[in-house]
Amino acid sequence: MSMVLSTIEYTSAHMSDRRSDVTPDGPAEMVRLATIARRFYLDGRSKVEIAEEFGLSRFKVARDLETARSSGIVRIDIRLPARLVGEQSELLREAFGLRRAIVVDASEDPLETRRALGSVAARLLAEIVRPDEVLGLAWSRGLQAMGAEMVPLPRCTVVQLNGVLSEHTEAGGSVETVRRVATLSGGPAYPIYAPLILPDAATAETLRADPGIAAAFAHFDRLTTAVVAIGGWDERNSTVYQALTPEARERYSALGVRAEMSAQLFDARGEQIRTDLDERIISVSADRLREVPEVVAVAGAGDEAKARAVGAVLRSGLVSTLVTDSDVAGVLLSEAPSD
Amino acid sequence: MSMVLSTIEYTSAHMSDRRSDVTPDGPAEMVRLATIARRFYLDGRSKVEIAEEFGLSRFKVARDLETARSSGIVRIDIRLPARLVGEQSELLREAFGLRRAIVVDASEDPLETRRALGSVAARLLAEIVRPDEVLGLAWSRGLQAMGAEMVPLPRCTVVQLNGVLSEHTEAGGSVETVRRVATLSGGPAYPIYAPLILPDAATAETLRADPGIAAAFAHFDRLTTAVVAIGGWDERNSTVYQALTPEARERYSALGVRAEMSAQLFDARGEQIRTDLDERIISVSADRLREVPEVVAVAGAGDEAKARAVGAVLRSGLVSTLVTDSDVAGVLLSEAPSD
DNA sequence: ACGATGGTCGCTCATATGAGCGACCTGGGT
DNA sequence: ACCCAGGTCGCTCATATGAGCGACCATCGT
Repeated sequence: MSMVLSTIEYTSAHMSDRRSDVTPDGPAEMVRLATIARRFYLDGRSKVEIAEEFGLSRFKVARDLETARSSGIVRIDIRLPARLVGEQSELLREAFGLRRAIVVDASEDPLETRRALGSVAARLLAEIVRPDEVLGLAWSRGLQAMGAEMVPLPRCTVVQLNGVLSEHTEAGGSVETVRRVATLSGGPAYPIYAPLILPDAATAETLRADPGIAAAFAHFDRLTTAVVAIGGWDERNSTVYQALTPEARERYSALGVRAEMSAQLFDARGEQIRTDLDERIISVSADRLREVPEVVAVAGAGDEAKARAVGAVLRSGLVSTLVTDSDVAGVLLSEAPSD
Repeated sequence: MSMVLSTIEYTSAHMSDRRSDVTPDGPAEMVRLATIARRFYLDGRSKVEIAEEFGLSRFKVARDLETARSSGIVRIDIRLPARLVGEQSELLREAFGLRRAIVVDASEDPLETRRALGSVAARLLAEIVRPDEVLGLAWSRGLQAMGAEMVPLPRCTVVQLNGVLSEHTEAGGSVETVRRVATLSGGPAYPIYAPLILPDAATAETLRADPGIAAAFAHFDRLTTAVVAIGGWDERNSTVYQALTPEARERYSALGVRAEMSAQLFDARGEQIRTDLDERIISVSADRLREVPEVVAVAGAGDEAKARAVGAVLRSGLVSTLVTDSDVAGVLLSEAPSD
């Protein structure tokens, strides 16, 4: 694992509740406390053993260790590889009732943040995917980064979850990602060669009958893990929004859309907003996703609107695992500690 | 206490004995371990509670914490105020069978080191001296520094342990130190206005009869705490050596002298070397000191010869508490882990 | 397909530990 | 000299924890 360097991110400063900073009186006492603390925390001796060694009662040893903790002689840090932020992860997990939340330290550079998200998401997949699973991949710039950072995976079936947005195909869209992941896993790939959004429902219907596309769709009800992206609802935070006509944008906005996931729309409370758009897309449906045991959302590298979009989709209950960055996490945690 | 800033000096890196660096596989696992570790080490929950919260067995929690420790997610440092070196203190204490050892970080500048030693020794006295004790003070540049750094002390009797060396009185010799400490403690002072070394035994004998000097000597058998210095046996490391004639130096050197304490001489094994010098000095005797419950030696800010001198005196068993610097400690610990 | 092998799991039982308590010092204030 | 307040100590007893073990499970070579 290449996530090497570490940072302190949380310190024992609390827990000074019960016995607030007792400072030992002099150097001899400090050295004595340090010695006992070393025996206990570093050498792994029991308090009873230490008590015998120093001719103290075990209670005294316990109190000494307590004093050493609260006076700062003993310092306990919970660190994580530099890019991971443990505390926000936990708070986020609890606040939104997620199975897992993984927060990556946001970089100044959004591209760098997106790369970090992709890298962590890739390793997460390697960690949670079991052999012979059916893995579904949606598309976003973030998931594209995940494809680039992909690491070897257990053998599994890889299915594309939705069509592509033409203006982004050059950079290597979801089709390439699906192929790449399948290659790294050694399993079959089911890409979807079709646009995400079509002019009308009929065309979409027709395309779904295409043998290749149907083959992908056929796997949707056997998905065990799905990786999806969350888009906002404005020019900057959503590739779907960008792809719509001004008229369509306006029409959907009027319904209170805040977030988009695989071209399906959600309001601030996480309720899905059904529109004609739903008929015009080539994508796994949100309802279908709801049946997938593990839905990983990768979303970050955006502004506050993006963060609120993430919150909206989380409230839908569709997502079991979130991978995001510390900026988004900060907004989510400050806004509404809901749920 | 003004010893504020802290440094890391020892880390949990060991204890990787039983379960050598197990690295958790992926980001999700790392975040999970960090969460559990935070609950346990920082929030003070029991393993049983944590097991219930996360739906694990308490054994699993214990193993997780073990993994978090050995993988470096949990880091425990034993720190001490920057100037104190805990590990050497402990090793020194054990190696020489001392009641206490306090090692001060050596500075580049010997004067600064001496000041630090003095400061720590002063605080040590404040810590260990009980009201109404009889406190004896010898003389050295180190103890002079202690006088300068002296902090308020419980009320006690302060007795000078030996005469002064004329060439050093200008700087404020032991007489001033005794007076200063007595003032800070609010107790009586018994200074000795006499030279440490006299030309012959008769003169020394006569001086001991002087009422002021006799008053000080009268307290020697009631001493409860004595603070002494340790000198080497060469031009650089001993003010006593400096005070002797070349002939005397040569004569004593031939007997294997390695260390000097209050003008009493010791060989490398810590055996006292009796000479005519013993009769020519105005000082508490080493034998008398042996009866004192607490003998604190303050010695440092010197070279390897000085360190060996300290080792010699420690081997005599006269000293119960040592205050020294990390350079001296390093030499002592590398040379002979004796005793 | 099969057995060997290394790893993980949760159990039992002996031990270590924490919470709370009364006994005992200790340092002022009257 | 006395007493009170605050602090420290080590006790009891209920609980948490560790060591060691067999059951189970996955992975691999044949």
